[in-house]
Amino acid sequence: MTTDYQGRKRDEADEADEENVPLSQVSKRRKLKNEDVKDESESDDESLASIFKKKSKEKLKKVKLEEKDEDATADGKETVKKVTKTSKKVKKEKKTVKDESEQDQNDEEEENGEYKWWENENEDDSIKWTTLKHNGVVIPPPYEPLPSHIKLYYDGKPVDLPPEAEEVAGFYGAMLETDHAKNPVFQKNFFQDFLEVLKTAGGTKNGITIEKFEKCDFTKMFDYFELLKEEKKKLTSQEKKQIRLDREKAEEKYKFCELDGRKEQVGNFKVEPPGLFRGRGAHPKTGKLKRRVQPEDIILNLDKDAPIPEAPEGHHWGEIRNDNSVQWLAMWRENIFNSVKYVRLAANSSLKGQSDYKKFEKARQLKDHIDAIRKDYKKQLKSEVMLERQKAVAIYLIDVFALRAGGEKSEDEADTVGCCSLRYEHVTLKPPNTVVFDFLGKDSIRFYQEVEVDKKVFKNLKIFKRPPKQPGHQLFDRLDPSTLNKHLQNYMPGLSAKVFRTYNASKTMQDQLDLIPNEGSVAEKLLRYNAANRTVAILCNHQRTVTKGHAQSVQKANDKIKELEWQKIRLKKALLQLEPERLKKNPAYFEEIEDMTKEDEAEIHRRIIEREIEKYHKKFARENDKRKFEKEELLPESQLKEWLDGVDELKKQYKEELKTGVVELKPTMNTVEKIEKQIERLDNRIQTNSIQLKDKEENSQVSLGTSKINYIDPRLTVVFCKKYDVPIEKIFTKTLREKFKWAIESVDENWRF
DNA sequence: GATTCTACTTAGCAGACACGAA
DNA sequence: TTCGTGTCTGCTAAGTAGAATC
Repeated sequence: MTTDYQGRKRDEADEADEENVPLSQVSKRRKLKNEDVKDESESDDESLASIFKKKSKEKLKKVKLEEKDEDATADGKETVKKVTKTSKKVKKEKKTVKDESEQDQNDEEEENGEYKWWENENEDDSIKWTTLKHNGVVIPPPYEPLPSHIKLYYDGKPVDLPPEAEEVAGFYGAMLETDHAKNPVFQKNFFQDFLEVLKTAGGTKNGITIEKFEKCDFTKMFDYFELLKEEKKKLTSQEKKQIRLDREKAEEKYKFCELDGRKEQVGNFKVEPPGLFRGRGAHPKTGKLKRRVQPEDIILNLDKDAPIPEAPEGHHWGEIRNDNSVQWLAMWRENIFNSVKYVRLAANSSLKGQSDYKKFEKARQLKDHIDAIRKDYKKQLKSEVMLERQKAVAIYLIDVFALRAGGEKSEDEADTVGCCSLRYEHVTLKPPNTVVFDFLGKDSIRFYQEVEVDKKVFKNLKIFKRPPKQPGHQLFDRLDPSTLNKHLQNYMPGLSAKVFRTYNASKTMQDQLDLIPNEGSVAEKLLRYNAANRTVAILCNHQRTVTKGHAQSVQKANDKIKELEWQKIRLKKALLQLEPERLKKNPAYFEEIEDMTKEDEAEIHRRIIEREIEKYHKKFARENDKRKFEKEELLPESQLKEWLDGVDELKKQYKEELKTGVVELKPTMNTVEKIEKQIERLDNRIQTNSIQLKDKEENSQVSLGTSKINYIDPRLTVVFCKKYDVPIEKIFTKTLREKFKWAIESVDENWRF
């Protein structure tokens, strides 16, 4: 019976099975246990709840009810609506006017041009702003039809498409050479939507009926888009700069908004242009048409006294809202999932900064509870109630392997899972206690790990997999993120599964940074910082696709280092030629001369010669291209020959050197001092290149950015830089320095996570 | 209590950009 | 100045979480 393992009966059966106890006894015992657990959690709840209530009271003391609830003025075109939903009403009741002292401080900061929100406590975030003014959003330009000779071909014949359909065909044509366009699901979804658009637009204009995708030829369109790209590349830097300046000028007014009287940056002020949906992994809807968003689809959110931005000519906004309980400036609904897209503030804004700060503080708060939580889940691994065991195992997996919560997903999304949605086939058990996790997580990134787990966890997983369960069945059949999070709230207000990821990431980073000795060059310290960062990224399973030319570029970097070493050895040989007695004085210094074999040396010679030949061929071609363009006399072939003869000379010299071991340096390299200085320079270059190569190899599949941006408390990095004398610019880019300004300006070197 | 909706964070990809070597 | 390469940023997909609704 399937319900056997989903219903209450199964708990008892499991228990009886596991511990050889008669069912009736188990029932009684569990009842007793349940009551015990209930008592405990209730008392916990009460104490935590009272603390939380007290805190909330303090937080809300500033809140002042807004009495006015006027309708915003409708200006003819705009449909201005009141926020009518109950939730919004409740939120509206909390609308505040910030207290005067805070306002004064804002005024002062405004004069300095800076608002340091982290210098004053503001724990209440139910009200996001008092005033909000902005200029709306940037709507993508209307479609411009292709030149008349660029067409889709069907069964070898050019097709006259109406512009609406041509635009959709063009979306596909532009990405003809991408992996997406080669995906059959993508093709099917695209083609279906394309035919529908074509039908609505009245069909082709030259009587051709399009029925089969296979008969469509998009290459002319593809070539045209490639040509446009090429032309864009060919523009002079001055022209490119001008285009950029024009664009920036046009976007300037949308880039900033006025939030509580302060100028703050808006994030994604551009409405997403139409295109084909690029779902990740095996997404059933990939390739579907993302339709053009019209101003009528867009809801703007501003304060009720703010001027309403003008809608594009002939259009009007869908709605104007005045909801100060949310951060968004504009929103619309997309057509593929009917989900909402928002225009929000930029990462460097005060609101985002405060959310970020709170996130890390919450994770830090977990420090005070983690021991109790761990103790509890270890205990509950033996619970007699199946749900409790599932909770315990889930928290264990989330805590130890940094799994995500794993919410339920619908049929029309990619089949990816997290902890609560793990299925039978995602976990393989190898006695005595090894578990192989193999599943696709967020963004269809594979999570593959073969690990040893706690013996009780192993035993429980075995129970969770017991027949009649089979592939396709949920491992945690009684658990979902909501139940799990409710349980976690008992330990700490606001605790949810995702806080564990932040906590463990930052804790790991702190521990790793503590291991770094404060010595060596900045490059070495950076390498160690990156290694610590990489530990966190691996913990969080942050991956990236290896770039196309990676293997080749590693080879090249290795060759480069080998060549530098050869140069150094050559200089050392020359040194001995000038002063042979140095060998006796300092034999260790010259030891490495013996490390390079004749074969290695010959290989390096070959590479250098090859490169030189190529260089002169290129130089000759480039020079003549230029002369041709300027209508000057071309260089004669003899010039190329002359250059290549020089290379030939070098080749002979190397050959001789290899034979005799006698080095012939440039005439300028004629003193011991000069040679020694050059050796030192080479040593530095070799060291730098080696460090960079090591970093490059180790980072090829791991994405460090995601954990740096979202999981590692930025204050850890700030402290590291201060303590180890590493410029913060080496770790945080300009954008990150702006995002983490609160961290950079608020900690000293004694701060700990 | 289950489901849906809303609002937010987290994530990898790809094109733009910057920078060093030749 | 050009070219190649690596880094940065913008974009938007894909999650989480909690409130609202059924």
